[in-house]
Amino acid sequence: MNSRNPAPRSRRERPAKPALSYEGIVATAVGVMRAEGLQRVTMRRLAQELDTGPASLYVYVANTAELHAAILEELLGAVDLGPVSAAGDWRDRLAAVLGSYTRVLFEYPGLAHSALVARPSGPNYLGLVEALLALLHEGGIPDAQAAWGVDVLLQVATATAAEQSVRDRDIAAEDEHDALVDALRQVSAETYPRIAALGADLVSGAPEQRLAWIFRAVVNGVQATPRQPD
Amino acid sequence: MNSRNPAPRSRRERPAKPALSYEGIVATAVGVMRAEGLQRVTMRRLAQELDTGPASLYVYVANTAELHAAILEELLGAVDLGPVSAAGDWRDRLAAVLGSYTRVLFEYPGLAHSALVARPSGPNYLGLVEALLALLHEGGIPDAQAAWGVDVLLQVATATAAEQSVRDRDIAAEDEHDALVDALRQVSAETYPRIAALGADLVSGAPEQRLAWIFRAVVNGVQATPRQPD
DNA sequence: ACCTGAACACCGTTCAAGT
DNA sequence: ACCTGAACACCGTTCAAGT
Repeated sequence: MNSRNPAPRSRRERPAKPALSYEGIVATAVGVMRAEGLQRVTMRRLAQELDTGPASLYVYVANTAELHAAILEELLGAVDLGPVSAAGDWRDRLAAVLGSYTRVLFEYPGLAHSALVARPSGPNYLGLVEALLALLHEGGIPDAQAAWGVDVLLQVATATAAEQSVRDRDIAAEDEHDALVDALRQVSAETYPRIAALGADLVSGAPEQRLAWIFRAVVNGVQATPRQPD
Repeated sequence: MNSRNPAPRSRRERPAKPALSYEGIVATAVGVMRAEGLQRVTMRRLAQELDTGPASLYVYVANTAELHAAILEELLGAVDLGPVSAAGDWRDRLAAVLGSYTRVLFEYPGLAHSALVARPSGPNYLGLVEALLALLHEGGIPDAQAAWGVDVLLQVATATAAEQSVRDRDIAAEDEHDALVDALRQVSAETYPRIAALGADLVSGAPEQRLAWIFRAVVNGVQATPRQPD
């Protein structure tokens, strides 16, 4: 027994409190998120789960935002990037990857919302970016356009997932959305002629259909829009 | 003096506490936001400002999200929708309206972030949607595409403003971004060939340039992408 | 109907003090 | 170096009671 490694407690006592570590904290955070949603992943809640005080976590994590980014990076591991070598149309495969990303975000309440601001920089996030860039490259999109386009694609996917998922779990958000739908329907044709003309079409369509169209439209735009117009 | 209208206090006393009202609450909220940012617009802070307890506000406002949506709707009044009758290319005018929207969001810390989830349905928001639809109509974009496209345009504008504005005021967010930039630069060319090939271009460009390109690309995509492909 | 005090159930973060 | 207790400075929301 050396003094660096304190004597293990007798087996009889309840499970030894494991030493804190970045990995352990993130794993616990993911667990709490799966069970209770991201809004419950707080420094205090995590400290409680790890049987310590919140101050102890600050040795490993700088702040709550960093913690949320770490969770996102971790869960991004579940995104299906598709087979490494080509099979099928690159557009379809691009849509599939983005669809998988959206579904992962959608699966966990609050995750999409956090993805809107968090900037992970781990291997799972980089892998996703790489996969999208490879597909755009395969489609012959010029590099300069692909570089900026990948951001837009992730942005619309994330924003759509956030919007949809907040509406699904939050009654207040649903009410707000219903108010908007109502407002759009009852609008005066004199003041808002185009809204009145388009009517229900403004909020029509199943989320998946809308999102599929959005992906196609953005890809087409990225493809057709040079970076230095003259 | 009637009993419905309690006797006014003598002029000598400090300014009479004005009666609460939805408008008064929203106006105070906008004031606090201008002075201290949206993160300070809390039920408790507002109650303090209005010289009452937080519970009193719940007579007029259902929850904090509704309050934030009301602030957004109010500040959207500052968006420049351009002249009513045509002058200049519709694409340029569309970009100008979206640019003005982005600048308004950007002006107030936290506002863009709230716009990502809030769904206002007041006249200022409707006016913005109407203006964008009118310009897309003028450009000959089919109604079905314009109806869904306007959402995408507002989404990318909002998400870009949120990203940029969070980075400008939040040191932690800036660190996170720097970590990402570093990670992108130092990536292994074997594991992430496309990221390595594109390198700095992934994060290049002034925000305005990027955003201007994004608007052009999305408009082009919306224009070129029919809703029912076969 | 409107307003309030008080309470319930939480937050993030810092810091001096301990091991 | 790592961990902790305690504190500081806050949150949203509800509800019984008052006017």
